[in-house]
Amino acid sequence: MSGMEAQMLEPTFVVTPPSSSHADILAAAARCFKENGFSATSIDDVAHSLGATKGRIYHHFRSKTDLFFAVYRRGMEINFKATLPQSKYDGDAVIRLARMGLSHAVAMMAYQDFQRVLLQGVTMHQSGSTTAAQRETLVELIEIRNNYETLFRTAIEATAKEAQLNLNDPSVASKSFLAVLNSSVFWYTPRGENDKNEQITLARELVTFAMRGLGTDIPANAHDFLENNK
Amino acid sequence: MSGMEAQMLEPTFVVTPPSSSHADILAAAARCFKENGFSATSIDDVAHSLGATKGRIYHHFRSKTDLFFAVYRRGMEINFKATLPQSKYDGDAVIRLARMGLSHAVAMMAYQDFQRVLLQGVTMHQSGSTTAAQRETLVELIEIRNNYETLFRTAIEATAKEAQLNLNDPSVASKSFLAVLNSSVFWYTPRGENDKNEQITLARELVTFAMRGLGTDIPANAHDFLENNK
DNA sequence: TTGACAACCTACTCGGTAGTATGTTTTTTG
DNA sequence: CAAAAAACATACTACCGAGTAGGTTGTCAA
Repeated sequence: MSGMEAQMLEPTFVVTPPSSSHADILAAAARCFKENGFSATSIDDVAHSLGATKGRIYHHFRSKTDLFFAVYRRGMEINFKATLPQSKYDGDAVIRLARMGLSHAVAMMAYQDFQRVLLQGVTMHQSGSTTAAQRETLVELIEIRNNYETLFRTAIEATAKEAQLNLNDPSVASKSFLAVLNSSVFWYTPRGENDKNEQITLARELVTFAMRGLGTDIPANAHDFLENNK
Repeated sequence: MSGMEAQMLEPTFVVTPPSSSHADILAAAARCFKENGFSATSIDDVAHSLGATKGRIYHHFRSKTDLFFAVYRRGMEINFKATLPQSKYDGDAVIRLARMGLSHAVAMMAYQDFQRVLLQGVTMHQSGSTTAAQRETLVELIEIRNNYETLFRTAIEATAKEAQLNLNDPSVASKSFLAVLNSSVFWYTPRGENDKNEQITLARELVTFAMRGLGTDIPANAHDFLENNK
């Protein structure tokens, strides 16, 4: 809470799981939250999906809410790790944006469990959050998410300036852009066979749609950086 | 359950609230479900938001799940009522699609509570649904939703044919198209002042984005039919 | 007027769940 | 190797919330 706001865009906030068990719990929780939602999943559910009991979870997390927040944090961490490097590409703004979109879209499908939690978190806002500390973490998480969206918004505005697009409302444009890329969480489910390629193909289609929505086109060489991932 | 599949696109399934109290409960439930989600909302919450008690609700609905389903049904009813007429416009496919999009987008903002429930319903799928009858209603509701999406998909494919667009994957295109129009539920909140106009403006921007995503443009006269609503 | 029924309310039961307190086992540290 | 601490498991408690049973009030028809 010192001067971390300035570096918020850098992966300073990263809370990479200390132990492996910690990470396992996060993954299991994400799976459960994804399938049944936050309040419909019991701690016992998460524990059982690990072949363990409550004790193990409460040894690592204070409360169910804190567990949720940790999953949320991890989700944002994944997204930043995927997108931040692309956001630093200092060539054409169009290419930069396309790369960011592709990375985000792929991460969206590759880490569905966590991404679903992110969407839930947006909705879950001012409902419960009993503790004062929890409210505090909540606004922090929201801020992180805002920073992430700002990443896209600035890239979009740069693209608009570069390509002479006139966006009536840049905010709405950003929201729409991300809505397209995020949409896969609602209908895509990995089939386990040729996942990576399938995801890249879909990501390309989504980004194409989103870029066209802005009024421009996805550059031909924008997805080069993805190939060597395979 | 006889031959209603053939007429599914017609508002045959409409279950307009018998009593006014019934409708009030639906509205209140939609509000609660929107704010806290399904399983985080108690029947007492809904009752209390009506200044009543559980008894009133259980007199009209068998269970909490049935109440949710009723809200879902009402939501779909709203959407069909808004979009179906536009889907019958027999001029250019582009105009038809644009009109459908505008109607849908406006309905999305004007009936936020119910629309949020629709999105939850998509996710809520095969989780609980204890009763066999409930599972049955669930597949029926999913079918209704599929029919609604098909409405858009056929309109999109007609537009693509008419305007010589080549959509790699019409399915993905449809999903993206609707994702943009639906996105407002995540960030838009009516301010109560000049709502109707604001919503129309936003809807126009969203449809513009979505149509461009497909590779075409929103016709200038597409939104004529909206003006006389004011 | 009286019955009958709809539209509620009140007061309960009871299963499920978050959280805790207290063991038990394994690992680490000195 | 002993002791301490970490990493769990077990066995509780306390509460909340879905569903129910039975009572109460109004309305309407005969």
